[in-house]
Amino acid sequence: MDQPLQVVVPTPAHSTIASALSYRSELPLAPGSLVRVPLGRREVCGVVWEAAAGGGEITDAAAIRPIAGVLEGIPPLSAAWRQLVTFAGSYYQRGLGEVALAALPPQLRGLDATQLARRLRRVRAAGAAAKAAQPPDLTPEQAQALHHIEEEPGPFLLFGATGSGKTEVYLQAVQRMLEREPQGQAPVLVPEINLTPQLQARFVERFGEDAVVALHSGMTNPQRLRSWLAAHLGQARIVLGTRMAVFASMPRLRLVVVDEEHDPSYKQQEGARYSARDLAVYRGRLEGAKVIPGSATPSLESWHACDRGRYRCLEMPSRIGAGVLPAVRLVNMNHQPKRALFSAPLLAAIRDRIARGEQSLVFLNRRGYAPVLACGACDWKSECDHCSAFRVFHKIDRTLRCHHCGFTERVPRACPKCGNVDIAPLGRGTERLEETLAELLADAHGPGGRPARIARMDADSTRQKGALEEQLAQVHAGEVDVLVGTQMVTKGHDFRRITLVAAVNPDSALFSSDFRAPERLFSLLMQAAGRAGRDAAHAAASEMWVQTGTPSIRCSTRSSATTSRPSPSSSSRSARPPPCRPSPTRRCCGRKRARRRWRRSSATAAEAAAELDPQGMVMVYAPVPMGVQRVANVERAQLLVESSSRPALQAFLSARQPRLHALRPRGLIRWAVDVDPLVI
DNA sequence: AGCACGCCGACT
DNA sequence: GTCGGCGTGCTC
Repeated sequence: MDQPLQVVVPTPAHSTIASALSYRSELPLAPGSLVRVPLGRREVCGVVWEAAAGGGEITDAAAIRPIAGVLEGIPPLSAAWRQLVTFAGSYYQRGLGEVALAALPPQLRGLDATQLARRLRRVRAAGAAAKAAQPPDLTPEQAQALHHIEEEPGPFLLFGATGSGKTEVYLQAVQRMLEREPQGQAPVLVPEINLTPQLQARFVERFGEDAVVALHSGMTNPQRLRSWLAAHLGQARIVLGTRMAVFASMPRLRLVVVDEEHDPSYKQQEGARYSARDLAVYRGRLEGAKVIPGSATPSLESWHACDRGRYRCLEMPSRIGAGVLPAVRLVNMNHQPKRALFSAPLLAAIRDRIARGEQSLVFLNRRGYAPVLACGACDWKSECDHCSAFRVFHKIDRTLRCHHCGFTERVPRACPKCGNVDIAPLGRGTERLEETLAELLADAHGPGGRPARIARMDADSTRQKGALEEQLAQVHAGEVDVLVGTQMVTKGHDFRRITLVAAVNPDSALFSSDFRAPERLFSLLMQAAGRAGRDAAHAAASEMWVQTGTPSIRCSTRSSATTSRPSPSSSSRSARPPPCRPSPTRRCCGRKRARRRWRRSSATAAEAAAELDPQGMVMVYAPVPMGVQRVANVERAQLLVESSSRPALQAFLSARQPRLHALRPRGLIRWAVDVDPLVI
């Protein structure tokens, strides 16, 4: 008699299959086993789940099909892993199978038994014990932080200034864990792939090549499978990766590090919209592992968690070496000539650095030449045909490019509307900044009388494979005097020779309805500032310049630089409570005539709220168009659902999902639930 | 999501 | 007469 089996399969949220499907197998299989099963006409990979989670009542016993095969040699995924997936699925309102399969390496599906066996053999052969190199001495602050991590349960918010040596604390926390338990494992999460090489180098240097594996979306499928297997088989001690690494299968997980925990890229923005930082904390609690989120500019949520005693805050305000953050120089742009891009004192300071052979970094968070191209005679502007946004002028290849949908055209010679040839760029991006700076510094000379060298680094200049590494190498080698860049350059790079960082036009980031905009800007500025003076010899002379016409930036930046406690956090904490009230959003996309339906949708949502939530604990707001209303000809709107009670909210959303499925609107309309959205 | 089935326009 | 467009429906 065949064994009944509950199997979760990759069915997206749009599907009506909510949970596990029933199959049968000749041999009993433990929950967590990986299987191949028939689904409709195709064969998919699935995970055996406990019967309880299935609930899939079999109406017709004959409808149960046998599984197609087992992925031999792969140990079952642990109960803790399945619990993590179950939690993520229900919390973020997505199907179990979708979350489970998205967390597994895609190549698992494509391999036959022999290929898989070979991979497994190779990974098992590579395994070796971690050999820890001699760690450097700790500063008193680092030692203190580490002491708390050793003695207390956590989670710990490691609040350390840029350059305070957070990485060393992570390294030694991992090292001590491994001393206690040589077979222990630790995921180390980082926000983006371009941070990984440097951090990976430090972990490899400390623990050896075989102990560390990487896991991020930039890897090829075979590489990802290899890393995943190394973690799953317990060979890898450290898994260094982006948000996806929070789902890595690690049978002996003992410690979780979340570096730069405030970084928005920890929030997945499609599929299951999870927060890797929040899941890391959940997973740590689940598996009895300590969790260390760290940042120089912690998120509002983390401050709130500290205030409520949920995180232990460990402060490391001092920088290693000269021990000072760069001096902050504020230029009130209201006192500068109108339309001046660089104030005279900033320009003089940059010239000064060039003359001394030091480097400057000019930060502007907007790529391209100009964000808009406009006609001087009529009201034409470079709008995108498919999105409610302007296309950005890229002078380098004379194109207008939409940064939302990618729609690209050559720049018209004359205004497409009135034929006027006088069309001009409005505003400035990094390309134009680089150009302007080249003009302004044409007569500037470095040591020995050589002309100043200006370089630009942004998503455009680093698109080609290897370009990022090459540009970084140039900067490190001192072949660049002034580096112009977007936020890309503010993250993690250890530029030793930069002694001046300037934010030329940060104010524009504040013209947004996003309540997190000031916070995010502050974080960017702090990180940018952290690029300066990383070399002890120059630290005392390094400066962070902020040109601004907005008083709030002025005072927040000033106070934070002197007190090290980021005052914008504390001030916005008091001014505006963090989103402690759970506030999921239903994002709704549809084609042009979808708007009427949004209104109807909100009406039904309000009715549903009245019905599903008689105590009135859930608040449903009217739908509003999203920041960019139309992207690639899809109209977008969102509807906010809010409650002070997390359970009431979860119950409402769960009850609401099947109703939405049942609505079956005609025409193309899609929706997604985003729990704890980053932007409201 | 895939991948079928199914019913109406331009081609060998 | 067929190839093929994507509208609707199902997957244990």
